[in-house]
Amino acid sequence: MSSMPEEYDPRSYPPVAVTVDVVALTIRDGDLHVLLVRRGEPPFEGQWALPGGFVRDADLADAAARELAEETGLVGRIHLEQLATYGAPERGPRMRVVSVADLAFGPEMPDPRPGGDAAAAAWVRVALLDRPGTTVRLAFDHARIVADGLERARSKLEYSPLATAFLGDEFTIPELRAVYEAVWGEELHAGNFHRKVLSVPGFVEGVGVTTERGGPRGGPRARLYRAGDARLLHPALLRPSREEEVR
Amino acid sequence: MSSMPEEYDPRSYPPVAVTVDVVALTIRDGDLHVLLVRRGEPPFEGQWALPGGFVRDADLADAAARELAEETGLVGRIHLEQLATYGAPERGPRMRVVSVADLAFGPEMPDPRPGGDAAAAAWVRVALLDRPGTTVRLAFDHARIVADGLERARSKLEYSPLATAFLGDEFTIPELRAVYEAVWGEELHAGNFHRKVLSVPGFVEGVGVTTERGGPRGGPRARLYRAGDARLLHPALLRPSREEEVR
DNA sequence: TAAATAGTGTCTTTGAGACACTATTTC
DNA sequence: GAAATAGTGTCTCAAAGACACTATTTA
Repeated sequence: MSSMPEEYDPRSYPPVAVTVDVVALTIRDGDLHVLLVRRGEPPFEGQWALPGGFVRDADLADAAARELAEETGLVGRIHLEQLATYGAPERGPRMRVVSVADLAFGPEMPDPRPGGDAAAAAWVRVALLDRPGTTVRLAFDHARIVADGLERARSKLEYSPLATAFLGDEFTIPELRAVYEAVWGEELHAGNFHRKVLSVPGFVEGVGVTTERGGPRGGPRARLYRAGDARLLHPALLRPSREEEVR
Repeated sequence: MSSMPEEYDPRSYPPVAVTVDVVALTIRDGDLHVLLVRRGEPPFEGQWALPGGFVRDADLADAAARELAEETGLVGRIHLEQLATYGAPERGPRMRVVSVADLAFGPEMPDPRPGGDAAAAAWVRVALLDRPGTTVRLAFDHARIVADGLERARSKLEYSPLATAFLGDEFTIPELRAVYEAVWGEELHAGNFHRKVLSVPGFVEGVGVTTERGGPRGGPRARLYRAGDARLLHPALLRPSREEEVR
């Protein structure tokens, strides 16, 4: 152990700044989007980055919730969990920065207004980030953080009921399927998905009514459901294409 | 965002100390143990705590590896992953402390020598921590961190081949089963476990020889295996008793 | 009326777990 | 020889996925 100090005097240590960054995900027009801000100040001024800022007073979870609220306006109804902490020394140009990243899932929201000192804020399709020659380059190590967040989100949908966090209070099974398809990036078999969701205890509970209208291109009305009381899906809903990543 | 500062001047912020704490797990005499140190300095002087210390120079992962090496002497052969970051303001009595916790799995090791300023270091049965009226009370929020680490370890054994990190280079299927039983805290069916492990592609690969002797109380020699190249178990090895925690 | 889609039925294959059994080894 | 245990065989049941089909709705 690198010797605990006799006194808890922070000034005897190299300066450390702790920031909170949020990977906020939502689904718009059937595609998965992440919330980004355009930085209004150096370093990386003018580049896209995750919303975040220095932690001052609050608890870490509160700090993340506050960052998110400042950009989206939404407060409740958003799932927030810690993702990981990134502490590579070269992270900030000027000083040692440790960044605690959080992951958020929320239902479709209006366009964000830039909060704090961001020059702009927008929901950006995650598909635009994966591509190599894309115009959206992220500041710091935020591309890595987003990638970690996406992998966590994809895996979380397998064994937790958190897909419902992307939807409103009441939703249909096809809407829930659209969430899985957007996050996983693959099409699912409608019939099997439907039966599977209903077979998992506590995943969803029926409301008893249907939608007012059928789908925009035809089809019967769908029944409405609410999130159930399960915290874990058992058995889990596994991604179809898992074979490749095994090795 | 809580307004990014014009200058990256740490002194304009409340002092933050970043520590690294390690939940190191191993198996001794068939039981899961966690590495603890007895604190030689205030705060919480004389109490048991996780090994750890302030982060100064290195990368976060390096810092955790160094803490671990100082107590156990072992360097390679240990699996290390980030667990979570704990930042409740009341964590340290004197100042704001953010603690990055790591989780480590290693094979059976000799008794630790106290490193740094710990008064003592020991492998402690995790069963002694779960109990309410136990003598082992942990400093800070380390009881919570250990609980989170145990849950992560139990879940990690389900879908990753990391149980092999608790064993030597070569091991038998019954030894691997003993790891699962120690971490999960339940007995597994020997025959079904054996067949299951061999059926998961890339989990283990046969060495071609057997142990020199049979079990201490009789039984045939067991074949030896090495860890395979799988990074994910597919299909996974699920814990038998998952039903209770679902809600 | 044509196309789309919610929801159900059914069949096949895979995997999990229970149980039984043989072979091998130690004390 | 008695007890323990590695490893295999086999059976049953649950679950995943493919496919087919009906009913309902929109344009």
